[in-house]
Amino acid sequence: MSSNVTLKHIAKELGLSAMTVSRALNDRSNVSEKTKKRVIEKAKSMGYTPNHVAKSLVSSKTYTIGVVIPQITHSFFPEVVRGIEEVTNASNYQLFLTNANEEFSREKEAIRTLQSKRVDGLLISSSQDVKDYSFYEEIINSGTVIVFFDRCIENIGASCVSVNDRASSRQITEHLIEVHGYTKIAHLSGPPEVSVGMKRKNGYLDALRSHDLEINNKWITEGGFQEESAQKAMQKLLELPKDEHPEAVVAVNDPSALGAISAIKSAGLSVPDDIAVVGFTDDVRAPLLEVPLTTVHQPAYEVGKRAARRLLRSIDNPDEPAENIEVLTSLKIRQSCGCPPAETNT
Amino acid sequence: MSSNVTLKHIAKELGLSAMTVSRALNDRSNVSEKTKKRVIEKAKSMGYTPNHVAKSLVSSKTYTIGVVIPQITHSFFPEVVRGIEEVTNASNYQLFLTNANEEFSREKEAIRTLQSKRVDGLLISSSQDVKDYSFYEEIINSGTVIVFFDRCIENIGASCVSVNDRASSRQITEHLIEVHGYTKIAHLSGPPEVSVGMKRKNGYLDALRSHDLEINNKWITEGGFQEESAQKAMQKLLELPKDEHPEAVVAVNDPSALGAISAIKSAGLSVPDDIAVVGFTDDVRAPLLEVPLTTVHQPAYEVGKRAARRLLRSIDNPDEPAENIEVLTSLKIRQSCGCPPAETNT
DNA sequence: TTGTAGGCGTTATCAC
DNA sequence: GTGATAACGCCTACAA
Repeated sequence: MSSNVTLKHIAKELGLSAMTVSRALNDRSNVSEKTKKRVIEKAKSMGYTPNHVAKSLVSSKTYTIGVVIPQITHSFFPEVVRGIEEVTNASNYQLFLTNANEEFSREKEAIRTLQSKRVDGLLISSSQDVKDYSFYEEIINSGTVIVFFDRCIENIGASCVSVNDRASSRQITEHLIEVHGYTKIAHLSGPPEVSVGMKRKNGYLDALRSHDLEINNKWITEGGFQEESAQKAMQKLLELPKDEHPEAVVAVNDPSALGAISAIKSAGLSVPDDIAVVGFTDDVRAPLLEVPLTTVHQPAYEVGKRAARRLLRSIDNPDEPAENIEVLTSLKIRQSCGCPPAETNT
Repeated sequence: MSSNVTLKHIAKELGLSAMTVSRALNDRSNVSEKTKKRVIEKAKSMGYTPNHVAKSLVSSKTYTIGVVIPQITHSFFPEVVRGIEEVTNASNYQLFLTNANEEFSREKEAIRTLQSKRVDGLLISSSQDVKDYSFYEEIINSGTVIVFFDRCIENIGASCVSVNDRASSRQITEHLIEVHGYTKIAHLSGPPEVSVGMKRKNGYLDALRSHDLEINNKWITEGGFQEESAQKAMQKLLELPKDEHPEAVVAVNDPSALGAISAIKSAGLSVPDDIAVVGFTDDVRAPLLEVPLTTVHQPAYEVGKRAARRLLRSIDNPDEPAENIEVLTSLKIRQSCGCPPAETNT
């Protein structure tokens, strides 16, 4: 603990009451300019630092927000956090950051602790293995404001900031169908319990259906959100007889696409000639791959800013109804889908 | 704010005193098992959440650590934060994360706020434009424990966890000299006020001196820690007459090396044939570049864990003297230095 | 085993 | 313009 100097100490030194010192330091009108100056100087010379803990206890307001992300190493999330910070910093909030590491148990524990620390609100992107939506409902019912981002839990009264996942997934799948004429398209999905997992899968299915393509369950397999798990899932896919191999793979996100690519390479096949691959995120690594990755660009910074703004509004106005905010994506056509290199690809 | 249920409320419901309820919930020995059970059940049914704010006010302990990083987008830092969290999480601390965005003013403000929030300690990697070391001294003198990591302020009584910057920088520079025979080697430095800026520059100079190479001030230029600023600095270097161009560039970190590479490309030159480039960090992008980047691998996760462990120890034992902890690096030889591609380069 | 008093540092409220 | 009092929710210390 730091600075033990309190209002009382300053008051005693100056022969004033703690209350007057408080008023002076908070620049209230009902203090004489003279004492105000005296107090401020004394406070400085004594090395006074206001105690927000005590202030929070009185005001029931901590100027603190809990941020829970599933994977700090996935480049999408640091970028979101940067956006969040940009907004919250301007309003004098501090951020508690927790990396749940894709474990729901860890996420739950963190959220409980954050509640005990009396955060003014929570920004959450749920972990891969969420099961228990009721947990979030309890938190919301207890009066804590939540805004979800990216991986949302919907219809439980919390706002959600995400991209148009389903439409984007459909769009990139249609690119594979319409531009390249692929008909045998596989999907490495995320867990269906997670919003983006379900939505992106539905977008993929939308595209297939609208083009009357066969939906082959052998080609739809859960690979999770991480490179390693996706690599294993892709390996399994490649154990199918050669004539049942897909021509293209739609991965649920870029780490998953990277996993798929390395499985394809390990099998002695090549991207995109043997199997094309597309992702979702636009990871920093996507444009740098040997075969640059075609993917959906998610404006992570913008998602962070929107989520933070929405949360601050909810905090100031808890009765406003929840809303779903969609930020739009853009397609990044590179070479992993089979497109030729263009001049202006970044 | 959430849960308004307090010990008093539970006490009233049960016809007990708040104190007994407190004891029961904290599992103290001097409460009968019966009332303990009654209390715990009641607390659950009433949705009680302990108020850490009040607890902290009493105990002068917040179980909270402030983490200040200069750039959340530089992949090194999220990885460090992951390491920090791994350690602090196990000891039930929460992390306040602040991204100073390389601005010292922002860093100072954040640190003051964190002090007001009464963090138990601070983990700091200083911003690019630090000037005012006395600021940190004041913080330390006020009794707040600081452990610096990566970018340290030394000799002011705070511990520091970093890599062996000087030796590593010398080593990679010597690789350029000894293996490739380069004699005209430039350095894109960081600001000399920042520890790693100075140390890496000294390592570069050490290498030149020990091989009796000319130290040419035209080839030593400050490019900052970020890609854009380094790119500009490199552009300026390339405005030298062609016969005064360096054969190789030692960049202060990987973002700087990336900036240098794009300046070299823009000038119609190639890496490494016209100018070789080496970095420092081992950014996620380093192995993926068109010409994979030779660089110094920093074990970021390990740096984070060590820094966190050191801080927790300092918190529990404030009188222990500060220490400098060095984590060792390893050279990642790839192709940007002119080495041929090997089989096992990742 | 349980309860009471007092205080952590701050602020709202009412009084002078 | 300034001060006294009580309260925020909890815990230590002492008493019963």
